Amino acid sequence: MSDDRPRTDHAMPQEEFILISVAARHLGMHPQTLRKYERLGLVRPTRTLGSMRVYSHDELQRLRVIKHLVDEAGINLAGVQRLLAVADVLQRIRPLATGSDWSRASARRLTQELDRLGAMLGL
Amino acid sequence: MSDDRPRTDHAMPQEEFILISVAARHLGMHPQTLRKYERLGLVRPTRTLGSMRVYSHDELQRLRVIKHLVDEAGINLAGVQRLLAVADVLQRIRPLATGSDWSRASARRLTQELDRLGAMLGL
DNA sequence: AGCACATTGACACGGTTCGCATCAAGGCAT
DNA sequence: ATGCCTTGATGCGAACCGTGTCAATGTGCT
Repeated sequence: MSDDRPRTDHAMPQEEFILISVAARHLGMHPQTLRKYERLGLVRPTRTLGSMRVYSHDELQRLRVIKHLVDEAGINLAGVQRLLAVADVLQRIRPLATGSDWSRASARRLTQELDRLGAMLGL
Repeated sequence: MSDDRPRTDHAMPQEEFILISVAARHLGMHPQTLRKYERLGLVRPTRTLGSMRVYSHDELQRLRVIKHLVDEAGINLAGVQRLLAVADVLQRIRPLATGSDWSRASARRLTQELDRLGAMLGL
């Protein structure tokens, strides 16, 4: 549980404080769009002491996924929200299938989460 | 006030010819909406010889799911399309988890389909 | 401190999507 | 043939989304 980040001696270009303007420019989006996405709960950037939004790299990747779903696939924000919820559950149950522990408990857990996924789709 | 219901008293007829007006009234939708849904590939009713749409009970259930996703959740038709595709894959891989054959082949198949699901979500 | 610039939230304006209504042309059963 | 229904196409009003603009506040530099 030590530092999971790479050894940033000093030359790493990892800007830890990504403000909304640089994030928007880097993603090709409007800052207002990012604000609305947070307002809808699609992303959750941290806040500095002065209530300014700070985006992490994981959230940038999440925003890239959102942009793809909206621009390329033409999916609604409500649909993106539901799809991301499905993706979260999927990410959680993936190690249950790839894991080497083939106990009945994990299998039962897997079935349970799969049914939970079905509930998200109106089944 | 004429009885427009089929006269099959003694058994539940699985092969009813549900035309578009009956289906729309039973679902609380407009016939034009059902036509547009077929045009977008969301449902695929069979056709009679005169090119009239015939809906099965499975398609009625599918339309119920679509109506719920659109009306209650406010999801786009493109989002509904993607969610239904995810649901189809989910229905297919569910017996792989509940089945009692705990071979490595089925486990590998399960992981494969899970990754395929992830690709549908832009991961 | 002051000054310049970025960020905040709120509002409004085009463009698009959706369901619904309407229409003429043709199918089906009485 | 006479009604009723289905078909495809078109258009309209409402809602959604991205974007621009605005005043107020935060932030960094001199």
